Amino acid sequence: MTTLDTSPARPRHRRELILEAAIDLFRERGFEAASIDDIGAAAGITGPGVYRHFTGKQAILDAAVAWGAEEILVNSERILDQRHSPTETVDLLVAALVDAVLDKPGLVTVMLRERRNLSDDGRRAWDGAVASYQDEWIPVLRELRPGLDDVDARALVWIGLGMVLAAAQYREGPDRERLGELLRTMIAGALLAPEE
Amino acid sequence: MTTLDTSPARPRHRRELILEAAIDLFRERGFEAASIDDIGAAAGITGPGVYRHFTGKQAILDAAVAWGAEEILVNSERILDQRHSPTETVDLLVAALVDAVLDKPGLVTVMLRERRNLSDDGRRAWDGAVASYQDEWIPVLRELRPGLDDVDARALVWIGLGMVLAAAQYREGPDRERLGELLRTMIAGALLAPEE
DNA sequence: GCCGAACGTTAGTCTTGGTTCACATCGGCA
DNA sequence: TGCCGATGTGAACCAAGACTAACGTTCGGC
Repeated sequence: MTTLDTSPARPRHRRELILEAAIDLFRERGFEAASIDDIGAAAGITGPGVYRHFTGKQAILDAAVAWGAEEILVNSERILDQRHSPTETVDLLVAALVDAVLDKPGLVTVMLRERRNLSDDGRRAWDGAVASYQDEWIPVLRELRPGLDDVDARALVWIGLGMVLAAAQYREGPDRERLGELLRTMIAGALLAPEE
Repeated sequence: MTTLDTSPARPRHRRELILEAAIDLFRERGFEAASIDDIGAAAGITGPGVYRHFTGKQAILDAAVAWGAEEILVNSERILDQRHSPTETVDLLVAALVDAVLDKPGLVTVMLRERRNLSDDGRRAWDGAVASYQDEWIPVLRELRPGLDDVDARALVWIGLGMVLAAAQYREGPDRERLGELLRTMIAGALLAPEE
């Protein structure tokens, strides 16, 4: 306890600590209701200390969202590179998305809920990332559902993300495992359901 | 222009004007970013004038959400009373929900996005309304999908509401008509998709 | 026509919270 | 050891905005 102190007064990764603390607080209370003092305290320092690592509260959100967007985009590109059949690709993309929510529900919640609080640059970047993500889905969806055009397909993807957000926010429900199953079948069902 | 003035200095329904203005602003900017002065201005009066009609900003949100919850619950109860077959019931409930989003996207957005900003009483009431709504769906869903338990069914309904929220927030996409079609098939597909 | 209540307005009040500042302190490195 | 930049801290600054107070004005009913 004394010699093997694993939490020194000044950990070297304070920036990451702040980021994680902020994501949790943003998720719990929303961006505006999470104060810099709270964030600092949750990361083991006082409020003003946060400014040694980020230029402002908004910058924390920008960083969090940029990080999350990067993760999801990279992941889905990796899947697309493997060139499976369309149905397999859908399953893999859906599974990746669901894994992301179950793994990092806070980050996913913040990404999908706090767009309005991003800086102008951050918002542009986020919008671009969403558009890229939709772009990846478009050919897959349109192959399986010839009745869709690009605009339709984009809407489908967006609404799929809405399901993901809802799942990330649903705390008291089924356990992680079960929620994952349900969510996978729901998203696939929603994206592939034929119009009557 | 002078004798047939249709917009008198003091309309009799100021309260409704405020409510509608607030819903729009809450949707556009979020609850905290919409100031009382903005809301008043959008309703044709100054900020403090709002306090003649509501006890505070939170009370406006409470009223809006309570109103929306009432609408949706009453509507779905009416459908259930008609005692159709389960599949027909699902179609009708889904259609009612989609109509609600297309008709009042602002209200739906606010209801589903601003729970955290409700008063304690308002939040309790809202949670109760959501629970009631889920209750209405449970027997229908479980009849069509015997593999589900109550907890699962509740999660399904919640995630369905997430789709609705996403659609309400999606501004640039397909036109109203088309979005409605897509949304109906997506929700039905998500709720009824069999687990593999 | 008159009166009281309802409705609005302008000018504060007061709290909250993001940000800055001036001052330690820690830790690696010559 | 002694120095310097990176980190933190407490105190203060400042703007925003919810709400209140004091003071007209309008309107419906008598």
